[in-house]
Amino acid sequence: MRSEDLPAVRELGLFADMESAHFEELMQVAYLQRFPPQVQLITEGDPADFLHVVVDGTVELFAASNNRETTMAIINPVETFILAAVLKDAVYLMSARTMTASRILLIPAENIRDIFERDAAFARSIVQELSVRYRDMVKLLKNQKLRTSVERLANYLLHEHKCQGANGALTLPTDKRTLATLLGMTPENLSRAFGTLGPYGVSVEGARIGLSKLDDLETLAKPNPLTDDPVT
Amino acid sequence: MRSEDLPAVRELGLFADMESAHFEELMQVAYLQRFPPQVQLITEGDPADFLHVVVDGTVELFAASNNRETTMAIINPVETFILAAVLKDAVYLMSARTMTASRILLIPAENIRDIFERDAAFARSIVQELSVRYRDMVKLLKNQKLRTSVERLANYLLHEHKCQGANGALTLPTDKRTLATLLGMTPENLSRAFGTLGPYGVSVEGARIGLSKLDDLETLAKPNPLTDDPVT
DNA sequence: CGACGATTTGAATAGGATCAATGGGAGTGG
DNA sequence: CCACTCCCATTGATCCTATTCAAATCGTCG
Repeated sequence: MRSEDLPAVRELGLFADMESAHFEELMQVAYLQRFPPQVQLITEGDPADFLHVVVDGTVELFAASNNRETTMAIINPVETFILAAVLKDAVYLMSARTMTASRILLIPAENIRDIFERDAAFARSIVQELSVRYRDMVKLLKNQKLRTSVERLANYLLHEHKCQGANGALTLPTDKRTLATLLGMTPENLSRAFGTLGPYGVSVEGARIGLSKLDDLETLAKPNPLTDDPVT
Repeated sequence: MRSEDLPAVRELGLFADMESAHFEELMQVAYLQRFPPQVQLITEGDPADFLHVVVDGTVELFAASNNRETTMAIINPVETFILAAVLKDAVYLMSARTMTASRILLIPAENIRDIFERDAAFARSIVQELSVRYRDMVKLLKNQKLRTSVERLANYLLHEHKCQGANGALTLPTDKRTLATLLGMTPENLSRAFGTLGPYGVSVEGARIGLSKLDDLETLAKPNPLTDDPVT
């Protein structure tokens, strides 16, 4: 892989604390691959051969069943995905596809498992990573079961607003179609949800969203750090 | 704690492989406590002080928001819960209450974290456990986002049927009220869902459920090993 | 300019929730 | 033992939320 990308990977929480020799060992068997947009990287049900690291671009995790499909998560650089399947040596529970042109680092699953056994610091990082992922899933499930779609959108907007500088506006990072299924609704319903948020100061111009009545929006959304905040 | 319960705890996947000295170390600081039914054990937002092990009885994990409440999982003996919060030294994302009279083993969080650092086998077990829990959550979210409530009930019945011996009948392990929110619906809706499953061979007599047309029910439910089967 | 896909809007329908009322045990107290 | 009470479960009616189907609009890219 290209040496200029190594530092970014090394700084990833998962790899930051491990022994250098082990990190290099992993990087020697790993390979970095370029993908165009909309390429399916992994498929539900396939065995987990590689840990994937998104070095560049954006990846969508999704799941399908009964002719329905839903977005489970969106992965940005520099982050890994499907760690749990790799560690369990099991099949994928979700599929993945690139949303934009991307570079993905592929690390053979058995090497991950091997070094996990030998490097205590790596093991600790893996546990931290898995815990975070688990807790993220808990939050997603709470979000889905305890809120209506308008509330989910309102909280999503507040969350993005905070992440993007809290200056009264934000830009949607994905097309609305994907955002809709990420939030557990249809694209049509997302449009209408934006409509019903109009009186709460939400204005829409393409991907650019303005929030002019933050207090009103928060009253509606009732954001909850135990459901919305990252990392907590 | 009572010595007759130790073997059951020791056989738990999480503790099975660790060094004996470490296991005993944990058991010495742990204490076993008895709780009557309907006692709240932990509360969302509180710091995670203890890893909980259900030695006897049944525990419900639930979450609340906006005056709504939903069951997230039901924990049976011998299983642990809130491992991720303990490892991250973070606050609970879910609350827990006993459903029946229960005995819970409480292990101080810091001791878990301490021994995790020193015992590689324990670290491995923790990773396996976390991976399983993560994947369970993924399945729950898929179930919730990709299926209607009738489908969720149908799949739940098929799953319980298999677990209980696949002999054409099953007994609901909880009251219907709890089952309803576990499946993401209201009690009224659960009644109606049972009603609509009547033509598919589902008969209801209290907690006793008969399944007389398994093929029809499966056609409706479209069970998916990547959403329904445990452990996979 | 024209075509295509994404988004929005409208109308109809279905899926679920809520509110209200009724039936049905399990447990309690007389 | 029986009446009473309470809570759970069911049923009905209605309302609200969200999906579906259809069509119009918009923007982008060739």
